[in-house]
Amino acid sequence: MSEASGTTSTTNTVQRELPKSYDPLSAEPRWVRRWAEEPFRADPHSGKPPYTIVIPPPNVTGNLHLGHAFDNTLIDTLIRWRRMQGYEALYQPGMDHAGISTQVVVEKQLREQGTGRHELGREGFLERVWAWKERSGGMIETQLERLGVSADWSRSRFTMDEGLSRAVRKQFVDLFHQGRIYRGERIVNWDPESRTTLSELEVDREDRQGELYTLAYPLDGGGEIRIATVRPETIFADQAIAVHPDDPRYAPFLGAKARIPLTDRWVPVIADDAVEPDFGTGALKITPAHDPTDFEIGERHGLPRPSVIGLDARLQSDLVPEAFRGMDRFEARRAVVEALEADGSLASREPYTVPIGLSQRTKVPVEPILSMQWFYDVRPAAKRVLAALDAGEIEIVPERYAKVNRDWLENIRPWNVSRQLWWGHRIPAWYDAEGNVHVPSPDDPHTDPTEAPENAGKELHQDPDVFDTWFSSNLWPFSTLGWPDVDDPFYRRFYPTSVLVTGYDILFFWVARMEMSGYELTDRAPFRHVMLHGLVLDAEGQKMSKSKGNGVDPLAVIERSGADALRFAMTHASTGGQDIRWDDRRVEMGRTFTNKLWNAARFAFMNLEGPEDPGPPERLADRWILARLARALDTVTDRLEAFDLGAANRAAYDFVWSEFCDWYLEAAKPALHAGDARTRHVLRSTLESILRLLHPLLPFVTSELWEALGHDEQVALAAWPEPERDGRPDDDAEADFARVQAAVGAIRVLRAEADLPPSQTIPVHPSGPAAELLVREGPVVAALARAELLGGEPEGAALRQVLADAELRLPLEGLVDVDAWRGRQEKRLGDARAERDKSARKLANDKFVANAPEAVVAEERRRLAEAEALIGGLEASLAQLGRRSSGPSRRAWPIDMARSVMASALGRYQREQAHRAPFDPRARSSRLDRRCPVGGALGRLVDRLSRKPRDRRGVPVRVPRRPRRQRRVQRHRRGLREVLPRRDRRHRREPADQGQRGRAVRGERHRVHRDARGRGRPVGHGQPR
RNA sequence: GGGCGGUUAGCUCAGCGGAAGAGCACUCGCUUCACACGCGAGGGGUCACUGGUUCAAAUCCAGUACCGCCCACCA
Repeated sequence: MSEASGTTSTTNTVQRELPKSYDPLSAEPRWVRRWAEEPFRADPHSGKPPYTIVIPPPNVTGNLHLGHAFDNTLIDTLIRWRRMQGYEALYQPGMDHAGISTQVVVEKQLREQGTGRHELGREGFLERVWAWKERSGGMIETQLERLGVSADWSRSRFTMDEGLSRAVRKQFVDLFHQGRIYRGERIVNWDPESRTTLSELEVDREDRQGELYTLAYPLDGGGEIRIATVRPETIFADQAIAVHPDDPRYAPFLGAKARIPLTDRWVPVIADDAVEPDFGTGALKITPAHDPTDFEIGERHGLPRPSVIGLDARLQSDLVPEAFRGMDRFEARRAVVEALEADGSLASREPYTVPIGLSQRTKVPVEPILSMQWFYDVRPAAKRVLAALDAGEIEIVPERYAKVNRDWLENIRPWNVSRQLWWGHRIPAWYDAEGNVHVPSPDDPHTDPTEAPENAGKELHQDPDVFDTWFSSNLWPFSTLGWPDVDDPFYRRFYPTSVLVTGYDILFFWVARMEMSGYELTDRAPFRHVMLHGLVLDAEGQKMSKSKGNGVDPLAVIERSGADALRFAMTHASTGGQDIRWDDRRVEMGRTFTNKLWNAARFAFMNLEGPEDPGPPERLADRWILARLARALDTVTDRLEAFDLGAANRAAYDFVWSEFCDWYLEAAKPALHAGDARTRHVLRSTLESILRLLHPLLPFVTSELWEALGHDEQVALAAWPEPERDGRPDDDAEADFARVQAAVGAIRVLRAEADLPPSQTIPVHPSGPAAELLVREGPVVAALARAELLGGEPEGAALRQVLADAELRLPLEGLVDVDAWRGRQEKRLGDARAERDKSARKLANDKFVANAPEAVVAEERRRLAEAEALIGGLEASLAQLGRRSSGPSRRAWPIDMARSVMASALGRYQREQAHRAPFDPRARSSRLDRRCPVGGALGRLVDRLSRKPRDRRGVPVRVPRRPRRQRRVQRHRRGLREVLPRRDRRHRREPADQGQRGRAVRGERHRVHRDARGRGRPVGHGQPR
């Protein structure tokens, strides 16, 4: 784009002087508005390859939580990336009516208003729910927009929209006529609180402390038979006693009759394989109406199945002795046990851990009851999905979930799809006076049977129940795209979807059911890939939940640090479906990164005045950064393709910060100051590539900067950068620049070790094979290391830094602590010798040379040579330094010990202090404030000891490390770790609110900072054009 | 009962066959003309444990311990 003259773009950048730091809170809302006004519309006729992701529909009345933020960040990152790659990307948004949870919430509101759903009646109640939906309904979408989600909002769907309701009806009617959905009386999970049935998935298993009772049933032939039960209150519904057919103990009693205690009823002793002879007494009471196993046994033996527990979970029926009727099930248990005891029928009772089913929603123990419900036999569909999975039609990442998915499908049972709720899709089944079922014809599923001519004059009433919520969300990938209208252009173009992104916690609820309905109704997999991510846990590693109140509000995070920072935290933590423990520091990383990027761009803007030359770059730094860019682009794209967003994030972060900012911007300064038009172009093009590369991860700041760069079209619509086109692979440049980096590093060490002020330019004499290169790159080295590279030999004594292919000498000038320097070099020499020995040993091993790949062996040889060169240089360097002077170092020993002890005490104090009360971080140098228990004179002592140790003359001294002491301390720590249970350790070290406090402290500082710089300065960005 | 994940620097986590990494925290030095939300230099790890495979193991295999999650109709 940039011409040699380059004046077009430079004019703009001159005008836009950016503020010194990035303020996401002023920039982001502008883009939120823009993307709301010009949504990312997907066009089914564009001819571009489609790329589709459907949102996991949030509850229509819900609020954004971190789970949503996670889903949507990942999805939007993929969508933005693919869009830039040239796909017609559709992010299909929408919401779920979430039957039971919404109804529960609205009922609660009604209760608070002193009324209830039965008072309002069905219609009145539904009006209230719809009204509430209208009011609070779109909230979550607004919140998603604030996250920067680039969905096609014009296509938002709701599971109870007309179109989607048609899809639900079509599903029911077709499957009914295929005999796959039927009505029947089965044992179902009853939630006595919300008064509806639940599917298996909506029941949580939990172990409760209870009792196992052994009851004696008298036999008609005399004697008794003993059975074990945890639910004595159900004995009144007993229909038999069952034993294992091969159990010799009970063989004589088969066919006998046993009397149910507290009653006159006699039931037969029967044999059934399902009985476990080793459990309890080996005999089992059969209560078909109140236990699934018993139901099956009862069915095999044709037993009647009377029920003694009502929908209110109270005992009822004539079978129940009058004394217990009307009692709550748990109350009844106590009373029955008491009566059994009095009666002498209770042979024994012992403490026992009882597995109990709890309603996920209401936490009330569910009651297995016998009830007439609608069932969907999903087994054939599951079989089909299993075959498709075998054929590789759906790939799940991480792969380990494929097995979980399979296992569930293999053991699936019919799904109870009817719910005794009002909020939901009403079941399109009608009953006449004779009890016949009328369901719409498959040819015309949308006409009610009441309209059908053959039913004229009949009195039909519709089933009062509604469908399970998941009976509509299982259609989501195609119902949102127009199905059952198979000619809908969106359905034709964007279905099947590309990838489904969601948390593994709804693998069964949602993902598996979509797989089944996809094959069942559209004959295809609804998605090619499934990307399952982990759960967001709180800082203690516990699941976040409303009841625990340990949730983090994503909007609060956005308000504080910006949506980019939150998104950064989410993608950064996305690795291999692992759960992520919430950690504010990840958000902080994102925030500082956006600021870093902002300032890198700011620097670029300051240096982009003037012509640009897009010709091939000649300067080493320019060639180097383009080579590194090519690699980064390659890696990031590769990681995105593998759904490894965490690695993509890290690769981009490292490249931008550690290479572009830390090295390139510094290395480019001399050329830029000299007005080099090619470097200027490399700077611009690299920055632009970076903005495009980062856009899916940080959509806001990149949009802002891209615009500031003078582009009319937003970066979201720019092309994804390509390694070959936007970068420029160049191995030689990488190798040479690595030499420069090594030299710069060495000079920096020289400076630090020699205690020379950073502001002072130091003279350095290079020699060796790389010397020529270094001299040629002299200005770059100077910019990076503040050193002047000189030819010839230094006069007098010099410090030497020895590198693999160069040696650097710094004239001593009497400023240097020679002993410290020597210690340092001796350490390096020791390391180098160890490395040499290690390599030599490896290479002396014939098996290694014979078996290891050629490249590995060659690398080992290179290392050996390098180590030897290093050793030679270091030995010469040390010889030149002369012998160690005797003196202060030994005296410094005790002081060093004291420093160490006090410093660790101080560190502990600070850690504790950090979560107790915010202290002023600006007072960094006087960290020992008045609150410090070791303050005052002692504090001053620590402060003094904490400084670099000096001898009597005030000259810094080198002190020996504490070799043994330290190791012992570590061993002690490790010991502690083993003794203490994990959780205790955590609590000891990191009280819950530590992160919060730390944040408050930092926030404080930022505010101060912003106030200080904001005064009187015009806002250079954030204004609409 | 079955299955899965985790155990790596003080903290939160990457890495998952070729010489231990990041961010934060810590130490020292810097208002160096993009950035103190920063720059430079450092310290800190028998990669839970025990065996095995391999020329080579944090990484693969077997087992142990602890933490966590999912599934499961022995009443």
